[in-house]
Amino acid sequence: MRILSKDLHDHIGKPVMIQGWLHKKRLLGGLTFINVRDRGGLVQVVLKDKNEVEKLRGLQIGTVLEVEATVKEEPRAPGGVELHDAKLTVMVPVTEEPPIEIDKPLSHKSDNLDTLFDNRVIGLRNLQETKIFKIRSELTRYIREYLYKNDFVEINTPKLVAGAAEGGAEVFKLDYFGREATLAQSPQLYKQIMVGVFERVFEIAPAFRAEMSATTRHVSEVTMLDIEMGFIKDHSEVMDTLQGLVYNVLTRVYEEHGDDLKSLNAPELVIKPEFPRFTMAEIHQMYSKATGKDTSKEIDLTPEEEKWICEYTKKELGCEAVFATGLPRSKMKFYHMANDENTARSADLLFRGVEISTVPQREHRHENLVQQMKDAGIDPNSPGFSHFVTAFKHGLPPHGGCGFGIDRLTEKVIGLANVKEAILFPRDINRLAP
RNA sequence: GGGCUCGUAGUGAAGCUGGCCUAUCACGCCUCCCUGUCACGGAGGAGAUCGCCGGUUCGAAUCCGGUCGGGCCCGCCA
Repeated sequence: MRILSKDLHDHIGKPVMIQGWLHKKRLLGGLTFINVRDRGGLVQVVLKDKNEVEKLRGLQIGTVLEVEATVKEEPRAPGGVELHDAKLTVMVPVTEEPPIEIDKPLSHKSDNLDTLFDNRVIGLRNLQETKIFKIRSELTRYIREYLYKNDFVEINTPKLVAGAAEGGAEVFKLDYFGREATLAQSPQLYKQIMVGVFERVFEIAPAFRAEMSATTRHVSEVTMLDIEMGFIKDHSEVMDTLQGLVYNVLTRVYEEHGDDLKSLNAPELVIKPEFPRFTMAEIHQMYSKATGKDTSKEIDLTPEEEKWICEYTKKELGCEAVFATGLPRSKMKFYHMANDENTARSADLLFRGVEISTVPQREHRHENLVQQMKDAGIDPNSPGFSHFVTAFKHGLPPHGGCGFGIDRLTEKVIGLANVKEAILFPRDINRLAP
């Protein structure tokens, strides 16, 4: 029976069989060390028999091996155990040398990202890269667990749609059996419709943005977490939910994967269960006072203010996540609810200097919604929107929600410089493969 | 869409105010030595028409023009 590298402690003194990839060879003459990688990690195998070593001659990193050996406790070995008296069987010989380093950290300098992604298929086997995506996987697991626990139902909505979901971002157009369709840039309308079914829903799925942007923050295919919840008093209730989620997920990933985060040079986490909340007007005032730069005429927060307020709350209040409320009504989308003449019922969640999510209440009153659609130049009877309006005609409670990119979350948690580094096979204006 | 940048072995870098470049170093690869390595160490070796095209020049990796392919910032967006 196959034993995993991480379980070898339970088999000390016993014969075991492991299977994995040759990860590293170190030939010391009469003694050879090899590392074998499986899904549990690495294990060191000691080879003294020249015939066994000879089996690996000419074989490269990536060779798939089966090893039958005895587990020995050995303080000098990484992990405290190693395999002795090994008999090797080559399951898949690899003679091609790897195109990219697999044992030492890969360059993530922006000039080298192209090489990094060109060789992604093999480069992802590099343990530093693997860590990034293990952490990403854990983040989505924590998100799911938290939301399930709070009565949310996970849904899947179509990505081939008839019209643009929310205006704003550019959409990809494609031929759909002779008709024009677009790739969904957000599940926005569908998740609101689903509030009429489950009250609380969420989705983790790709969204497609055809923006001609070439920056460290943009990709054309993003993985979005979208949340929507019904029967709320106002958007502050959604803020509470998002705050609980983000606090839980962040503290948990630092608790359970602190070592990996450290080895990836992730910044320390400074966070409290209650995130500070300021209005944008207050932030303008505080920023202007602290820096002498007058931003009182700005409507939205400037990028510098976003950085500043996160630094400020981190230092002064011990929390690098902060809500900015009072989004100006002029920046409101047609499905948002107005708060008063000047502001929308909405807040931005800022973390480590950037906006990671917008948290609005939706306009759930049919008449108001139709009016706001018309004001935005959208025909409520058009194929992309008529079904959305129908849901409201048949009763949607007050509701609100939010969404954020899993890619950017992973990037920010680890402290990566480019969102693409947090994506297995990133898609941008220049890249469609691998 | 606008601006600014970069392109040298499989990988990462140096050289780039022209000649000492027959292009340097590190990782990786090949051969040999090495019984506790873990970024193993040591000796030797192979591997690059310096993105491509053209120009200037006695001479171009180096200067100029074009071209192709990247990157970063702004706008837009998340």
